[in-house]
Amino acid sequence: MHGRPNPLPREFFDRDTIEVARELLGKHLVHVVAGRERVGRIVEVEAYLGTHDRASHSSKGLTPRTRVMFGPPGHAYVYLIYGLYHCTNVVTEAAGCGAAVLLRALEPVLNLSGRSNGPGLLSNAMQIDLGRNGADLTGTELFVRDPGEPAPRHIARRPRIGVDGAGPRWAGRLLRFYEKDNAWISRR
DNA sequence: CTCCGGATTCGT
DNA sequence: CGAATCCGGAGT
Repeated sequence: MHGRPNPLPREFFDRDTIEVARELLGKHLVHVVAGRERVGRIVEVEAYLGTHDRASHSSKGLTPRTRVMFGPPGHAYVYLIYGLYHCTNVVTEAAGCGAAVLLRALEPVLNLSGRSNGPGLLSNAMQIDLGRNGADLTGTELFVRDPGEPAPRHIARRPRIGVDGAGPRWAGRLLRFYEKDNAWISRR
């Protein structure tokens, strides 16, 4: 039932963040919990471009929380939001850039617990919490896998969600990407 | 040390 | 539209 892990290599993440964001759509996120794979097909993401992106945590500089964002690509950046939910990101580009892609929604594939349409719900369904912050995505516990299916045909671009505080210039940028007409998107 | 607000979600 | 719930980051 389990294939071999087969994670995407670090080079996949060591590229332009918008490119990585778009190419993550259709890939499978895999988390092995108690020897059992939880798998979801990535259908919605947001790009956070780096220190110059006012909506990105990294725009505040290197702090204990953003340490992972400023590290090498291909690691998980997980943080607690509103004291209630976790958000799961993948770090992109070279160390020092502070760039990442937020995973916003999954189409259930295997063993997800509950809804996965929204960053907090996604993390719950995949059982990802702060214990996974900094996890190496080229390992065998938490990783991204190419399902070997055709990439999504129609990718929609919209402004990111919940970043109005970054000002109109950054909040207006079309850095949210999702598979058009997919039923598991967090919002229209 | 205190204080404020957040890349969310749910119920009213 | 407000509550839930807690920590990071900034200021004293």
